[in-house]
Amino acid sequence: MRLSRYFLPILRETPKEAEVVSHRLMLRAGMLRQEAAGIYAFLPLGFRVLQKICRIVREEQDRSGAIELLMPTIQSADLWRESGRYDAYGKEMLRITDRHDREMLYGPTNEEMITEIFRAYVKSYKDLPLNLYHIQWKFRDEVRPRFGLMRGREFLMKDAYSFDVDQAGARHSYNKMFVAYLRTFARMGLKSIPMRAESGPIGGNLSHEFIILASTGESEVFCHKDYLDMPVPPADVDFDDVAGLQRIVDQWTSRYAATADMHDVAAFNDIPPDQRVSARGIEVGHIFYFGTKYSAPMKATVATPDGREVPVHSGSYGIGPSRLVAAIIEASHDESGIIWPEPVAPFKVMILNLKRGDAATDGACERLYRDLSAQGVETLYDDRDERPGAKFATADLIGIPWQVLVGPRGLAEGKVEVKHRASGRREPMSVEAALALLAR
RNA sequence: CGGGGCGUAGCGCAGCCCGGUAGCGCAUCUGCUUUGGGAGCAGAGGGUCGCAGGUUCGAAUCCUGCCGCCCCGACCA
Repeated sequence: MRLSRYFLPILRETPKEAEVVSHRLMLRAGMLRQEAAGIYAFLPLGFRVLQKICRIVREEQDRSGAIELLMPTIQSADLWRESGRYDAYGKEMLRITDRHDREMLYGPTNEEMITEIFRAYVKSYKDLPLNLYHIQWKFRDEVRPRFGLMRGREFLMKDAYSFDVDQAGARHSYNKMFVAYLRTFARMGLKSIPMRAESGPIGGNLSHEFIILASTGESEVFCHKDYLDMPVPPADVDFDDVAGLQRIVDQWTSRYAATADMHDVAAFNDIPPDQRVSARGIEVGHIFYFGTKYSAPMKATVATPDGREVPVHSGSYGIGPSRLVAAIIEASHDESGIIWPEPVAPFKVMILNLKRGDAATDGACERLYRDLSAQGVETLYDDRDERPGAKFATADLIGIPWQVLVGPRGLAEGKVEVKHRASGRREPMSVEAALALLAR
């Protein structure tokens, strides 16, 4: 992409409404535009990151055996009356009336709807286990939206729903998601720590929050140091291996880890002082087992092998991709701007033409741009008529992992400079060497 | 929902107390000079001063109501 033809509205100054770093940087980097309190438009650069995140989420959901579908944002109030949540869910639910005075709502979550879909088709234990997920916009009318994307009212959510004939099966489904989540966040360059969680208004008794550590995190968290380098399950982990998955989950729940509201000071103090981690964190995922909470009232039943009809055992599993965009920035930035982990970066490489109009410089840039693009490397070419300083500042701000600085000074020696955003390391090399390095 | 604050050009702000018809920096446009860490000079365009009412000869400024946004707290799959 040529920057001169792209839509990247960089802000030199920070809009005053933005206080948290991710919000500030997203606005300045031209990723995001606020349209109302807690409601945002993703501009092209932000949208690319969101899509990268969604792709990783999808790949790991699919790998675990979950199946993607897409449910609507608008739901019928009647559906929610079946579970009893229409009255229970307070003002956070955005209620809408259509032209025929039918009561509708903008979904804050989809347990009722997925249960309705399930019960319409699935009647036998032979069709289980089943895990259906979608990635869809949700709306929760928070009293006080804040922190930009971190706590918006409209947000993108991946929510998966598992169905099993009994609790043991549900436990395995839960473990699949647990392992998929460990992999998902690790692939985004994040250290996530599963923490035992309150199950909240959803109910149930088996629940973990996945927290990533960031100094600017929203809440205080406490955990054992061992979590910082526990091995993440490999890509070829066998999701059908019940005992194997249980071992992974057991390992990842073997140490102390809790958010402030679940914190057990005595248990934490049993950890040797040098092994204690007290930090700030951001919740990026939450998984629940809630048994028959919805299947029983909504009559989602299946036949067992011995011919009985039983309500299915379910769990739900959320990840917030839009929140993750912000969370990743909270966890990965410096004074100059964002530092994207490569797997979620909007572009992998940014070429900085330091002297547009200089034949050698233009030529080297064009060659780099064409060859990298031809090899499928996502490349942003800063071909604007700007001074070098402005280009450096822009590149650092938007945080593309690799910058190639091309100017007459280096080219006189036959070199361009490759800068690694995360480490700040710069290395002069030939155009060929840069291509070889970056096309890997 | 309680407390605090803000709304003046795309962004950041001054002007408001003490009423006289709007200004600064950045950004934008034009020209010239410049070109390895957010350039310089000269010129230009851009504003129903959040909205509505009121007071006044006259309101960005004073009064009333409303709307929007932010921060702290409570709240929070």
